[in-house]
Amino acid sequence: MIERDPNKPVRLLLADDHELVRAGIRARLEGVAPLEIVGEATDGRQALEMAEALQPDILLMDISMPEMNGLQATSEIRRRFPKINVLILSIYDNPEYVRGVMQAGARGYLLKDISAKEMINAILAVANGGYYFSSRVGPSLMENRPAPPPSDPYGLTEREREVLQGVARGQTNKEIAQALGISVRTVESHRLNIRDKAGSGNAAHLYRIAQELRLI
Amino acid sequence: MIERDPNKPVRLLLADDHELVRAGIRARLEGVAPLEIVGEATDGRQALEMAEALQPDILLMDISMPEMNGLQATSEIRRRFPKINVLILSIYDNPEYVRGVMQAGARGYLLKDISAKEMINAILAVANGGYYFSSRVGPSLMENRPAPPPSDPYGLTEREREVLQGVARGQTNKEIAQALGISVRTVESHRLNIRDKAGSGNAAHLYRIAQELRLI
DNA sequence: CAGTCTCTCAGTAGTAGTACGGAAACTGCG
DNA sequence: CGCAGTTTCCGTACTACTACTGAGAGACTG
Repeated sequence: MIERDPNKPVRLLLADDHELVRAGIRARLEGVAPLEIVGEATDGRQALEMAEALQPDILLMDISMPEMNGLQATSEIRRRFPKINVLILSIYDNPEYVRGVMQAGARGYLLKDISAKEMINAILAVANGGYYFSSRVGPSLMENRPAPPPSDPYGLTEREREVLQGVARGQTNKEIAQALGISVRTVESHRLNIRDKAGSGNAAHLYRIAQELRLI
Repeated sequence: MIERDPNKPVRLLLADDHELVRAGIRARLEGVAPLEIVGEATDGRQALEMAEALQPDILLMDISMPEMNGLQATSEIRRRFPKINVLILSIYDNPEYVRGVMQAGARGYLLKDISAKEMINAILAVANGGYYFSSRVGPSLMENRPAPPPSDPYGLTEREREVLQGVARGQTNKEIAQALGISVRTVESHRLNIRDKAGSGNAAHLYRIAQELRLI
């Protein structure tokens, strides 16, 4: 269990690019429960920066945001600040979204049409170490996931996939370059492009993507 | 959303074959929150009968019970009385159990070592239409595989596994060091030791090993 | 045929990890 | 108690990768 001091309020960071939504959340939460909204971010990158600076207990975040989307931001947060629990707030209930953010490490998924009471409940639930899902998204978690769509959600090019495959096999850039008959610099370029497209690009993440794309 | 009258307490039916456990739950819940324990069942069949007679909001149920186990009871409840939400209370956190009861239609899964606060939180969360999972069972939901044995053919030590886990998550040595509260040099040492034990040690290989050992 | 995309390559600078080396503190065991 | 293993830490030298920039060749497109 994650332990928290029950006397201290839950420190909450909001991340949503719509001021109206943030205002709505503030209105619902302020003064109602042992919650403190310590900051508000308007895009993914800012959410990351503010999370680092403020170290909130919970990051209540939208998925679709400029600069860096909620999915990428969630991965990054979980990697760099595992103590911060991410609670996703979205208008979409389709299973791909839900599974995506949950695999990225989110601790819950709320739909924006929920009541104030449910929102508070969810935040407290997650702050106390649990996982929370709104009613309509629950079934997404239980779905059989045979779904092997050989789709490419990242829009990688042919060459980029070849490079990614090499990385996932554990080859160094030099080895990949030799295998493909190109220079190391070119491999580096491809790799950086992959990173731009896929969000973050450490070897572990790339390996996971390669698995997703069934390159390995 | 499932709407409830917020003024009325949540009507709760307990089902567990151990009197001690039921007593513990009563002690934790009574008078503490807007909850009313309307009945107690000691096996699965009785749980079903009492659910029909009492029509509780929530059925808080153990998995292993005589007569009819919690899994069967859950399916039956969901089929016959869809309004009754089943919240599983178990000592087991293995993914098969979790997936099993969730596919049977449960709305949440609690481990028995949780705090009173978390239990109340979970009950309210489910009563308000959400899904709730204790911290340790959350990851089970995201899992895919049937779960082979988590053997360790490499003879890694505890600490080495922790480091490996960090690497597989994509953390840098510095981040791992901070997370574990040790110096970067120590992480490097562990990493080199892992590579000695595991054969070769590029990131892709380490990631694969981490998957084998179910550290990820 | 101008614009965009992909693939190719390079410079420069900084960061991260590898590959040796050594060593001190602690645990548990025979 | 001494020995083995684990965990911790450091120095030094080297290699690999990242981050940013710019740029030329070929293909495809409106």
